Amino acid sequence: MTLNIIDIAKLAGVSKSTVSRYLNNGYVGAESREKIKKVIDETGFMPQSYAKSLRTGKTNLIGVIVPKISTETAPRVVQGITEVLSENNYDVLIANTNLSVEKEFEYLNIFKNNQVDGVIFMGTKITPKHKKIMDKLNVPIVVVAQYMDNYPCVYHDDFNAAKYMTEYLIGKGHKNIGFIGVYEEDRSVGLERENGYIAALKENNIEMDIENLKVGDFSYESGYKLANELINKKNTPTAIFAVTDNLAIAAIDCLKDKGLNIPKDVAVVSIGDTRISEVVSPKLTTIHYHYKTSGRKSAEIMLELLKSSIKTSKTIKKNIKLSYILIERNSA
Amino acid sequence: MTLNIIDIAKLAGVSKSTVSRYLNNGYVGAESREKIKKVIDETGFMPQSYAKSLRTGKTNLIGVIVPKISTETAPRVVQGITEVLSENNYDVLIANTNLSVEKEFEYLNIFKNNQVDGVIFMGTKITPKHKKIMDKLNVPIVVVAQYMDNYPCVYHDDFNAAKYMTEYLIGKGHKNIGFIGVYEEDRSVGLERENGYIAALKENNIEMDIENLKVGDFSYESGYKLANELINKKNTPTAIFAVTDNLAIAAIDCLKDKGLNIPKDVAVVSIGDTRISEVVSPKLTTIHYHYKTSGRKSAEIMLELLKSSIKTSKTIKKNIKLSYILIERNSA
DNA sequence: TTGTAAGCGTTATCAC
DNA sequence: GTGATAACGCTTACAA
Repeated sequence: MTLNIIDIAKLAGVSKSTVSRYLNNGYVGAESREKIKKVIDETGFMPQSYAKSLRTGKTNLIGVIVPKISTETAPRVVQGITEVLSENNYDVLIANTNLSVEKEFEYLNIFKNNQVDGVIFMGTKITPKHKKIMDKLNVPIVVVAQYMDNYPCVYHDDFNAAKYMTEYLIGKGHKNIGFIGVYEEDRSVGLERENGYIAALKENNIEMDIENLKVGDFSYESGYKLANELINKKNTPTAIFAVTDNLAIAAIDCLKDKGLNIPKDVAVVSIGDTRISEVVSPKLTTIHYHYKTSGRKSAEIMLELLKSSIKTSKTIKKNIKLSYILIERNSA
Repeated sequence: MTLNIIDIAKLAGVSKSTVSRYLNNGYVGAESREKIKKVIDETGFMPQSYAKSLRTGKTNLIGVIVPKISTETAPRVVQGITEVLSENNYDVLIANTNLSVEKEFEYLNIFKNNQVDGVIFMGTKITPKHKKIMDKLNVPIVVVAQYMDNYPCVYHDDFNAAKYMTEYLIGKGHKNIGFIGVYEEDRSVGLERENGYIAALKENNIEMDIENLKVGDFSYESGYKLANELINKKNTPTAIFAVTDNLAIAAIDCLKDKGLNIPKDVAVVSIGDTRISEVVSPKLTTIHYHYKTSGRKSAEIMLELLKSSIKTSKTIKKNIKLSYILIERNSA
């Protein structure tokens, strides 16, 4: 019922190889070309991609594993990925793991040997088991939004962004700076940003008050609670650096609830530049990351790997560290 | 180099048909089963999906066409879709059209006869050309976030949501209500919401001031400009209903710039319940839509269609109109 | 420049 | 319960 290449060949009065050639390389005589074109235009024929894949071993599909699609950052990365991939005739297979590490393993395994020509992995953390599975994959992998040894990756410069932001605060005269972070298992947001904060203090010869360093999770509640601890300690900080906009919003709410003025009494800054950061009052001074660009870059690396017909990207140490922009608004 | 079913068969000392049966229905004797299981566990073998597709004519892939993945609503819908589909062993092929209608046509055509077992279409508007292409598709289609004749669809009750919100304002004593809308080509946000507003006034015997009805586009700038027009007209409205949170935020900013108090001088409400609506000051009274649910529902309908092995969903008039919740906050 | 034929890895039919 | 074997629709040597 649905046409195949043989039907087209018959209708055009040529052999199926000629039609195939027309569809691909295009080593076809003028009149055959004409006849085939006509038939294809009339019928709207499109070759079945899986039959083609079976023969060629390529699927023209790139698997993209995302931790959770319904966030603000993941879609931006995916946006970048789809933009460059679709320009290059690749389609994107989305695997939404919903923050389940098990699902990450599962999808990596599904993509193994199979189904896709390459995998772009956007995870929250990378464990030894991740590495083990990835090492067995025989399609190229690119890691995005996360640093990883031995694999090509594109990520954001969390350490320096946090350091820079802390120095910005120091430059404004703050010496007593509270920090609201998250657990260190999250390398980018947890570990790197905390290290950046610590490094800035150290380099500026500011002794760190250990009470100023608070760590929780990503929730609004955590941000509020930690901000509260910060202002109730003996030396209330004059500035608070929260590692995400969401945590900063929570801190702002907490400060407001206590009757504190921002930024006069306490300055608040963060990293993210999400939509809410420009709507909250006062508008948040924050750091912008180039998420869409990271998506684009990771796709570009993938295309390169694909072109060089590399079967695995293990030990390819190409990695791109993207920079950041400080967005100065009214909260500091 | 990468194993196939024949290799597994040899290793297990059975025929490939037996291995295939093991992989599928499972009509296999105990000892064969045991041997095969062992080999597969050791090798981590997974059958190539495209070879399977070639034979069975099924891909276990659902194409999802989204207007733009880097927004707040689309990912929520996709979230719902991926949740139910992945539970049912389907993968999702994302086609991000970036608001290009041409791309929508292109992807619909790519999906034609091909590549996917079904298409979930999330478009902004549906033209006759859309219909024409869809009619030719021979896989089932489900339309999400948009009403469409003759195709199964799940959408949000824009008309009644807007009517309800307007009535809420009326209930608060407002009679002079400004409206900030968008062009009617967007059926859901433009046409339906405007009609809901008009219907509420009519039913409550409030004569509509045509100057109160402003229409622009989705941009912040448009919202600001129209709000400005509204407060500069002779009878400044006591309330403004903007059709999206973003437009409402713009209106709020405009009112604040003019020194007006919200909600005392002018109330502001909208539809969306996006993240910014709970962060802006005052917090926005708005309407929540069940986007994730609409994604889930559309996926469920798709699964049903797939099960009934229907080749096209044309003329299947199943449609689901989802309800809404008024979120009462501080702006009205 | 074109056609013939083999083969990609699976499932389904049928006979044993 | 199991194993040959044909078939799915395409690409690609190779021959003509």
